Amino acid sequence: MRTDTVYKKAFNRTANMLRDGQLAGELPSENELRRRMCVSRTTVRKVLQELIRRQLVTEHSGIRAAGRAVDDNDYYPDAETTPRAKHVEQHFMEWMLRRDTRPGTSINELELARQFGVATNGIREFLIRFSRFGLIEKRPNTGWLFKGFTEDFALELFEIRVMFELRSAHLFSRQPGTSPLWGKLAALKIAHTELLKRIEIRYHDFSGLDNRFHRLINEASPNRFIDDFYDVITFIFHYHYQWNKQDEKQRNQAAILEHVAYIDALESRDPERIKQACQAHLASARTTLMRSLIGLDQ
Amino acid sequence: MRTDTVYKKAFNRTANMLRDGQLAGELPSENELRRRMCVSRTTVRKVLQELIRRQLVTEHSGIRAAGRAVDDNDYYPDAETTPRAKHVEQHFMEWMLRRDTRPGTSINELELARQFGVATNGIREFLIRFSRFGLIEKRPNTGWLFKGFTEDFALELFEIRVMFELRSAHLFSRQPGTSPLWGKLAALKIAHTELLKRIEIRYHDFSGLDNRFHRLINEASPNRFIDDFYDVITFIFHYHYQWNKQDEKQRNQAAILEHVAYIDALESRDPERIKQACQAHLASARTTLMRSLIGLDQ
DNA sequence: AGCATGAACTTTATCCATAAAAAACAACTT
DNA sequence: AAGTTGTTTTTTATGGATAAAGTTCATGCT
Repeated sequence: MRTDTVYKKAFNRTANMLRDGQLAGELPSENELRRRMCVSRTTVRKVLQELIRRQLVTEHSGIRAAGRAVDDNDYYPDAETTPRAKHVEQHFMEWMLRRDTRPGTSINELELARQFGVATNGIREFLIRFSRFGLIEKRPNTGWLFKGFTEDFALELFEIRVMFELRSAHLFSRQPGTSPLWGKLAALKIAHTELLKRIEIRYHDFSGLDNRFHRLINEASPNRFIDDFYDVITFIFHYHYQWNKQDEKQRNQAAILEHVAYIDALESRDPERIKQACQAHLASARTTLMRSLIGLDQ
Repeated sequence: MRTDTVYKKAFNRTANMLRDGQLAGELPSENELRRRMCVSRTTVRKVLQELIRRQLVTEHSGIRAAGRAVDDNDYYPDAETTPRAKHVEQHFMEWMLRRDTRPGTSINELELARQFGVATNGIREFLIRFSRFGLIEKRPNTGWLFKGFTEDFALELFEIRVMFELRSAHLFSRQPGTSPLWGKLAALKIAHTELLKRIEIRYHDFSGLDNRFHRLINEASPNRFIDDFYDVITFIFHYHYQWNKQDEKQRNQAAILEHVAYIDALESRDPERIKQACQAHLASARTTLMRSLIGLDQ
């Protein structure tokens, strides 16, 4: 049966809004709520119905208003708000990066399905989606081959990344001075220096900033294939570093400094300087990844 | 139910071998046949059983040999030898390129399933696989958006293609003279000039040659992401030109000449000359595609 | 006319079932 | 011991069913 994670997530969000007082007085119309939560009206109605049943919302002659205070255990647990497909993703990435899954291992849809507690269909869809990451390969009628999260993989990934990033940085720097992206870049630079001040405790925030920065660079000259490739990178890094936290603070601190130098270079519009800064940053990112790969490898 | 296309294709192939006299005398063992046909022994046995039933093969005391002559209508029809997934692909590509499918159209899994006569599952798997081509986009819980086979698409595709090809051509030219790829390149050049002589009738053969040529260039410095991207190109071109045959002979003739110039440039190892030849060729490929796109667009 | 709610309908996400194909096991032959 | 064939088990490809979520239609209220 389809999971009701959309409903549960919407419910939790609405409960949050009630608690924050964002929904004081008469509640907005179903359509208005629908728009705010990005779900269908059907789901909004289901949420409202349950809120009323639990007296979190009252309804008198068609007028709805906040009811009793929201309690911590009114919320659905987080696990129930993620769709199956996402669970499969998480399980699989853990299976791949955490366990001793060696290059050359063959992947068995049925076995994974049993292990993750989902239907084979879900596994298969995930694997198809995942195959564009270049880590697995399908052999028809037979199964999938895990090619390994290896040094080769990292090298090939970074070769493309450098190519794309140099191209995008170059095009970024040649935008007219009137482009709004310059403003965004300046803002990002400030965010970087702010984070640097609080690095001791906030170093986790870097990955969000990293993402915003590299996506901003691409924004000046959009290309869907480059964007897609950046999705690959984001995905890989997300999971890889989630389970690989050595030196995180130090790594991020260094990366912030590199970003700042890179931003300065962009603002200078000097092609050679941009190239240097960009390459320096990516080279260090690559070294970091490679080092942690070797740790993974024994 | 799963289709038995693997069996039927294997059957047809075996029938062909019988007809060609490749299986004269005592038939090879099941294992040997298995290896030659790249299917499992289970399938081989099924084929043999049917061949015997139809007396195309005789069996006396465990010895199998060719039986009566193979007739044209011993073969299974071609349509029955392609798996469902492939049918879906063909139908979808036709739907996309042939019909007046406009950018922004939303794609309905259920409707396509009905239209193509398959289960929704198959459609969904195809769409997931196809999504890496950058022509469709998934919106969760809602459906897929067709972004259109547009001019933008072609431009973005070619921007990447040029980047990759320049990189690969450059690295190819810097291989040691002892690399076996130089020999392959020379052979390909001959194949090109041969084809040119027979261009009047054999111009269809160009696409195979084109593929071999560009894949050879990539072989000198393998990168899975570049290979994958070349798969995208191959796929797109395959279907696009399958339905768009204006000027095919002329186009291919021009492309052969460009290839030869490109090969000469590679053999000269002169970076600047390589760059020129490569760019010239890709520019003309792009123009061709763009022109046919405009035809498609009204 | 435009927006709100109610109800009906359609589509997606998900599970389950099963024949075809592959793989593993067993027994036999040379 | 290595290669055959026969048999059994496992896995993949594909169809089908259904609750959840999205969308459309109908009705009523300013």
